[in-house]
Amino acid sequence: MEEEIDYQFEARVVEFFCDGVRMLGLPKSVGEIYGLLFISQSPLSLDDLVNRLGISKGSASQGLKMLRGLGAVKEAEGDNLRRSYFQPNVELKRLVGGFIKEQVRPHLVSGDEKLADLKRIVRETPDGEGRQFYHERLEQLERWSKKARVVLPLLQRFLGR
Amino acid sequence: MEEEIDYQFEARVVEFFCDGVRMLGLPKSVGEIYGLLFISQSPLSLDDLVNRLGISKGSASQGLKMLRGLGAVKEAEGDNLRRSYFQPNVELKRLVGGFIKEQVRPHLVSGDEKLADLKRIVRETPDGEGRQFYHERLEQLERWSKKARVVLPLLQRFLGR
DNA sequence: AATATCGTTCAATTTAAAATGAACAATAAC
DNA sequence: GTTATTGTTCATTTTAAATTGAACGATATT
Repeated sequence: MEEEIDYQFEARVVEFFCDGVRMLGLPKSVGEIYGLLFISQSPLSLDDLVNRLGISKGSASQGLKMLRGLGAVKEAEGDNLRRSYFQPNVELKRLVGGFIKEQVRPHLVSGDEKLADLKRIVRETPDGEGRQFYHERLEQLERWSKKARVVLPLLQRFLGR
Repeated sequence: MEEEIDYQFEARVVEFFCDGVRMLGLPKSVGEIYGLLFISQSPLSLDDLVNRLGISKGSASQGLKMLRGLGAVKEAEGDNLRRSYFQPNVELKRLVGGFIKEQVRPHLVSGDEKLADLKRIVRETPDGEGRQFYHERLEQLERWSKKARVVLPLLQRFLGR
């Protein structure tokens, strides 16, 4: 009976994290996994996740992989020595830092590269027509990109306290 | 020939914005529309968007609707009086503000509501077992939420200069 | 060395999201 | 009042992304 309540509560928390990660554009399963780890009193193995969330081994494996990449999860000790057990990292600084590093920065970098290409195209284009206009718009984009590069470290710094 | 180059350039810019909005979890068509408006020297009508992007009227209509909702687009004058014409808003402050207001805040609000539900469940749960642990974890979540509520206005303020 | 356990990978499937386009309402033009 | 034009809506289709699960390699156990 007490367990019954526990499971319901657990399910609600898992759902909560589902919604959370969807907002960040991450797969639902990643939210489920992190959510369950977050609300578990002891570390869980891949098999635990499969059983308690009812997801496939593949999903659990890939989800854990992503969470490890984000630094959102850390290994821990568990009863079965053959298995790996996991715990959540709960410091916002670390979570946001990982997300920025893995999900945001790469996009910014490839964006900057594409922007450089566009600038080159305009530079090599003959004068007149829209050349000046295009130039100005690309400068606008550069200003955005610059702001982003400045604001992200500030954000991380702010969250680290 | 000059036009040829223009179209290629335009297409690259449109693609650039596609990638950009995908990162934000918005539909590709929204990026295409905003991108084309961004790189057009004169305001465009829904029909222009349909023709030059090769998307359906439905997509263009819905995309414009979303962009208007985000405050990323404004109406403008055009030759045809029957039609509505659109221009992009290019102030980062406005764009980010709109995004936060329309896409981020609603999620935070519903998240806070769910969090309040979870707190209530724990409060009404009998002592012992994991009650204390659950309580701590939910407090962690509240701290995150609080941080988010503080950081968003700071972000907007920072971008507004 | 044979067998069992654990975790990963990836082709196939399923699911969720976005795009389409026909029907429709609203307005303008004739 | 009839016909054209413009834009929206929404049921259907398409596309992209996530999930599955069988096959596999790696490692431990007997």
